[in-house]
Amino acid sequence: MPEGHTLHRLALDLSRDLLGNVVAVSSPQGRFDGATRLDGCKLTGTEAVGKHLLLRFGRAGVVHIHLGLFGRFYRRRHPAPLPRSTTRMRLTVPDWTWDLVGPTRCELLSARGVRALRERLGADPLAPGANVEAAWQTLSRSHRSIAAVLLDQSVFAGIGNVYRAELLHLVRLHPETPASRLGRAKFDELWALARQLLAAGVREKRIVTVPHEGRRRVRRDEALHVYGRTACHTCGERVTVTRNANRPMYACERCQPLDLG
DNA sequence: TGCATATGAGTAA
DNA sequence: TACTCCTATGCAA
Repeated sequence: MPEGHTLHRLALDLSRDLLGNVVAVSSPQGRFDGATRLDGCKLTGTEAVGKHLLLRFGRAGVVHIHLGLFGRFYRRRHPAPLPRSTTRMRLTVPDWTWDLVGPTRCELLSARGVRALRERLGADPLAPGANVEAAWQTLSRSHRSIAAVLLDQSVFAGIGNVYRAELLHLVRLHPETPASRLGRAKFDELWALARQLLAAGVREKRIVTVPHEGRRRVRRDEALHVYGRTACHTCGERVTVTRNANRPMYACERCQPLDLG
């Protein structure tokens, strides 16, 4: 699940359940030392930055969470079941318990640590004041492929492997197109689409890039154009799976021809 | 029971 | 480029 939309959604949901509450914080697994310090403090803010989540506990500190590939939050209505042995952090308020399992990172961060995190992250399509110009400058001077640049969190924060494949398909760019050949118009198209699709992901709580009507629940194999598919949803051509930036890269060679002209 | 798999990313070489 | 960490799940044996 965890691309940028997941974290932004979590920031909203956690805020709805916990904001302004005194929170019982614990680490059943024992691997989050910060729990002791935060236990009994009030949650004063939640924020997602790319694929990172920040939970503010006033002066007590900020929890920085990165879910990685496996991390998950579980929301439990009371009475909550006993935590698993793998529960890194448990947050409890009178009505709800939220359990965090399997994150790559769950740590207490100083103000300086938070600044450093922001500085190493690029433009988040879901952030209102995202620095689009910086992303454009980096991208237009890059010698790497557009697919590699899209996954680089210091350029675009929040785009993951699914969104990368779907975005490139929708703007009809071959993954190996050198980033520097995009041109501003194509970049703007990509950015606008990223904002639109990530926002849809926050609303729907999952990645859906194929347009659909109303509230009808889209079947999993109908939600995406190329990612994880054998046939292109757009034209039916066989989807190719290559590797780019050490991750599987799904594309349709017919819809996304390599254009070096 | 054990293995492969997954939407991530840091580090060593 | 390869290896490492983090966990749950589904399927084969």
